[in-house]
Amino acid sequence: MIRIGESAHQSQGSRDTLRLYEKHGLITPSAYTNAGYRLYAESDIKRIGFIVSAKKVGFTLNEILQLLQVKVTKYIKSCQDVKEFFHHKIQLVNQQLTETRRIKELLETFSEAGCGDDEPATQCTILDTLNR
Amino acid sequence: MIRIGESAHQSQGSRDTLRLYEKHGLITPSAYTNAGYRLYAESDIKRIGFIVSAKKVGFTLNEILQLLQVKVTKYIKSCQDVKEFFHHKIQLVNQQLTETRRIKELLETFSEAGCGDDEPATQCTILDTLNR
DNA sequence: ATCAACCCCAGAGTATAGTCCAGAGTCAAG
DNA sequence: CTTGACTCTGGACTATACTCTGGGGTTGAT
Repeated sequence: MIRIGESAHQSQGSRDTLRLYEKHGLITPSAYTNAGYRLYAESDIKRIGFIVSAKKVGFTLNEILQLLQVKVTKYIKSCQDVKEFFHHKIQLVNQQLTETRRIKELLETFSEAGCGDDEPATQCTILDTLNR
Repeated sequence: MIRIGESAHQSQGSRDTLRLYEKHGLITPSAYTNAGYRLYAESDIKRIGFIVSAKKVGFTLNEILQLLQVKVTKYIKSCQDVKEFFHHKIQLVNQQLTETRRIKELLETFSEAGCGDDEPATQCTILDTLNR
């Protein structure tokens, strides 16, 4: 069980961020000391890791909360519904993948176009690629 | 040449968003009517498309501005520098790709775990996957 | 010429996700 | 038992990216 400082360090975030996630219901430390210090277990760290990853992919904190606590709403009633919910999210991630690959290709095109290596950058017309 | 409404419609955004991007120097309509109406050409639409895509991938408006107008700074002087600048961005996008694939796999794991299709969703323990 | 649909700008308001701060308490090594 | 590093809370502050409002001008088909 580690305290918030070490936990924040491991997840490359800040103490404040962890406390914010807790306030939003995304995480709950496995334990607290008598004095109220947060104590994080391995599973907490994994959960935080998931949150950090999901954020990088563009999910908002609310969406991540949805993912972490699939809420039983009038739209989600059975396990089949849950599977569909995740299926929908996976589709979003797939679109994201496509988009990311597209941008990557564009950037590579830009990077490979342009002028000779030693010419001053003011001569670079790389971005014209977009308009051609 | 189309006006802002149609342009916003094509790029799946709002008029306000396009005007905001213009204020931030990301786009400049190819022309204006005498009355000051913005007129967008094909190349403008492509540029907006790039911005929208780059945003989806997680670039901020400022980063996108950097991409669109590779500024000649004390760090970027030659075309070689420009290539390196883009190379750096491509690395970021590659990390993004890795992260996105990871999340996709996680979501697929969640989606495939869980209970029988017709059981009530309250029985679903999909998210426990993360902690096992 | 009229009128619905469109556009202008400036400024205010909103949502999201932090980040910082102050004053106070806790902990463990020496 | 002191000291320095760490933690607590609540509230204020910031950055980013919209989004809305209002009062007014423009367009183009009829």
